[in-house]
Amino acid sequence: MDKYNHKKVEDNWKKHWFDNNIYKAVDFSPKPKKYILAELPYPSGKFLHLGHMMRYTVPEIYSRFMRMRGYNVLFPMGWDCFGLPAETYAIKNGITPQEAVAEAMTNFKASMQDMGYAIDWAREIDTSDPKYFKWTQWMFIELWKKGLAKVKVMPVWWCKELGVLADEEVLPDPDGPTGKKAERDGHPVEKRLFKQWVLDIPAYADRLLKDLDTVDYNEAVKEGQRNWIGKSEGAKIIFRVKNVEEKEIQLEVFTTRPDTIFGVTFLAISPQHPAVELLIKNTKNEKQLKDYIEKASGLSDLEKQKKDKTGVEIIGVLAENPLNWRRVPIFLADYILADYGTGAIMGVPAHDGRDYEFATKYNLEVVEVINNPKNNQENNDNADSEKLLYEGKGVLKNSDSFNNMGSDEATKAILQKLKEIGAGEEAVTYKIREQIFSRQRYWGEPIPLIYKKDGTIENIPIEQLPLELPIIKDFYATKEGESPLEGVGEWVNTTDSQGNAAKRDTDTMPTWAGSNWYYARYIDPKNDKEFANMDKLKYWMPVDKYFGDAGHTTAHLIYARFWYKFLFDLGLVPSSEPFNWRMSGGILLGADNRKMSKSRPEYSVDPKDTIDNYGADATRTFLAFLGPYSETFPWNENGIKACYRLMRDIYNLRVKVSNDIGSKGHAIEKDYHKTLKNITGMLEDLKMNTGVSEIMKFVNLLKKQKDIPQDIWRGFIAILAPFAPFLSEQLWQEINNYADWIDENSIHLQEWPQYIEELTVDAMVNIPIQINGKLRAVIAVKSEISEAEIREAVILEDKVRKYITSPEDIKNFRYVKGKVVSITI
RNA sequence: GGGCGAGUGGCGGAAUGGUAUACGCGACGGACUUAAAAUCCGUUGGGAGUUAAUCCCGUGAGGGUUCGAGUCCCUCCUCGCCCACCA
Repeated sequence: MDKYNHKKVEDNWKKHWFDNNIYKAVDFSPKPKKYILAELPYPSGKFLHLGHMMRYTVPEIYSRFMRMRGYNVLFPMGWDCFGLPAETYAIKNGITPQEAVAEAMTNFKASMQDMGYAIDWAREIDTSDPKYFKWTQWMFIELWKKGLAKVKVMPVWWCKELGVLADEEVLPDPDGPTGKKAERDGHPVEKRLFKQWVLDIPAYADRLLKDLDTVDYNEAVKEGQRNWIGKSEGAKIIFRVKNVEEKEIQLEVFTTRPDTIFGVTFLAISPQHPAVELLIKNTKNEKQLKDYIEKASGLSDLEKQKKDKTGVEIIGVLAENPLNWRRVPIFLADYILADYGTGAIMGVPAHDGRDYEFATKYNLEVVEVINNPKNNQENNDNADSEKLLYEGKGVLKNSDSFNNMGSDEATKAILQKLKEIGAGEEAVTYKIREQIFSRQRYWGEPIPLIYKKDGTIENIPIEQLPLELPIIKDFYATKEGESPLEGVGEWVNTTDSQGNAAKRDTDTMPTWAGSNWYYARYIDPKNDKEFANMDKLKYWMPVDKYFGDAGHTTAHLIYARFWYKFLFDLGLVPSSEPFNWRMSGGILLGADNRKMSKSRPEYSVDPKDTIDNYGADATRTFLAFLGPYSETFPWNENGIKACYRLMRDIYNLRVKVSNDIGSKGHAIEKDYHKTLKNITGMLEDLKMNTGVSEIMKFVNLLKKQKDIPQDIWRGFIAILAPFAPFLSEQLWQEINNYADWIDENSIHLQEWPQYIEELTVDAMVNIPIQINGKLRAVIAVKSEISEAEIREAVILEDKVRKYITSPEDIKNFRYVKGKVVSITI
């Protein structure tokens, strides 16, 4: 008998599968469609590590299962090539980004084929391919035309040596001069203002929030998105100010608690607030204020967080509370965010923790306007600081005509009053920000706009797309913070639509530009007339199951939804949501118990090693067996050895398969149908880990048999197929004695076997007997037994008689059919 | 500080409110071997009891609902992830 040789088994079949593309998805097939999507990797680094493979294996097993169940399955794969990871990798290795991604794509694809992934490679995409990013650029132009892509001056990370840096290139550096350093070479990094393209995602905030109700994401993902969008309802309230030159200035604040307006004892505004310049002019401490603004602009967000709140009073101006005309001081304060709400707040120290902290520091008055229920019962003669702060709702006091109202009632009444006097109204604000959409970098989609002599902007004509990157040797970020493209004169200098000299925009798009819509391109990847044909989109979209990184729950998933909604508004896609269902995958930890990562290759397992040593089937089965998809697991080589033994044992079972087709009455007939039923349910529920254990159990049973009926063996091979595609193909071809390869004969194009329901239930069942909640006996009875019959049987049971001397002892007898007998005595 | 999730053997984990610890790893004992590895067989939550029958305890802690709770509810503790001066 020949021994299981995983190499021999696995080298044989993948050539046939991929040369003939047996896993192809058929447009407009009459079968029901199933679009199963796993996030595309970005090809940087030498290999996809086992952590990636864990992310893909469960979706892939599911895709095979659905194919065998008669669905027309689309399970595509592609490469998110543009962006920083590839550029960094190229710099480190002294090659160009183009070379870096080409090398990585080749390796990654080979790796996935080695794993046997059932991917329709005819639909492979590469976001850095001009044929692809032509459409990314085209969509950007549409966004720009609709005013959703616009130029803004924004603070970005900047370093004297390296120029503009992305968030992920910047590390904390508590001892350094700026508190931040570049990941590369450790140069100090600070924030500088630069012109940036931004996407107006907040314009879609409300729809992004509401439409969460129409999709099937798990609650954690939805909550993550809701928090990210961060809708707050409250009011905008206008405070009047006269500056030292007696000009009237209005300061608008945002608050979620209009009911506390009588407790305002100061106003605080962001140092970046647009009215600041006017406000501080000719004030007594103008110089001090200007110094403060200068200092605050240099702070990183992290530093702002750690530091105590600071502020400087604008001496000489006061703000007037519109309801009680009380005049309060105005502070510049760095704890006020310029780009949230109105960039200004009303300070209510009695009822807001941050305001309280600030007021304490600067000796500002604390006026209580909401009764603190905790203080009610006590005589608060020793009014210590803790008791002064109360952030909950309650009954108003010290609030003129609004006294004794509850917070909710008072909010309504106060808003009504503010509206009457024209000093405020309801307002909604969101945490979600405009997203910076440009990078002063080489390796990205060029922004397809040009600047005319007169300073206006126009897009390059659609027929001239794609606008490709010039091939240059020196693609490093520049020290001045300009894009490396700035120096490529022959590329930058162009002509506008009237034939006048003009300059190209030299920014490129961020890493995540291409991944906003890639799932739509898989549907029609070769189309050069449009990004995807509407009829095909109608057939395939939306995505039925979307698997990806837990870290993408907010950013990527929101951006993609925004982008798709925009396409929907243009009438170019058939639905307003791209993904019907989403599950986030867990993490595989390396030998150092930290996440496997490209940046730490020494702790990341190359699947090539496990495929060489144990085979792709064992590797796949191991990854599926680890546990639930969304959990985190440590790498353990013994686990994969166990899966190798499983494959070997299955292979060795071949010799027991009898020539008899029929399994009727065979000892394992019922076990087979039960196993099949269990695994079918588990695969539907994506519980691949228990699916593998069902296979293990059944194999343990088969090993004990003298012979295995051929129909059960055939069914078992089909059950095995999604998990171990190579071995199952081998066994299937063998049992059928196929001489030559024919696509239709592949196990992977066979139907999923049917179980017979009657054979999954046993004639006899073991029923546990609980007496007063404690398990006292187990009896075997006919599964169809009646309550009266089982009562009789239970009373006769010796172990029960130990506790019950006569039937009268039984106060309550309960039989839950097929489950349990529960007796109360 | 906010949000979400999770706490079950030595370890990864299993369990529509119904026999807790399936399946796998590890460990221990045995077989084979000159020996080791590999392989095979057996044992494996804790305690009492004779290695038996049997009994007690046991799913982070404490309460509750229920005939019955790992599972549902309340309070608390711990850990993980995400967000974080968001007014």
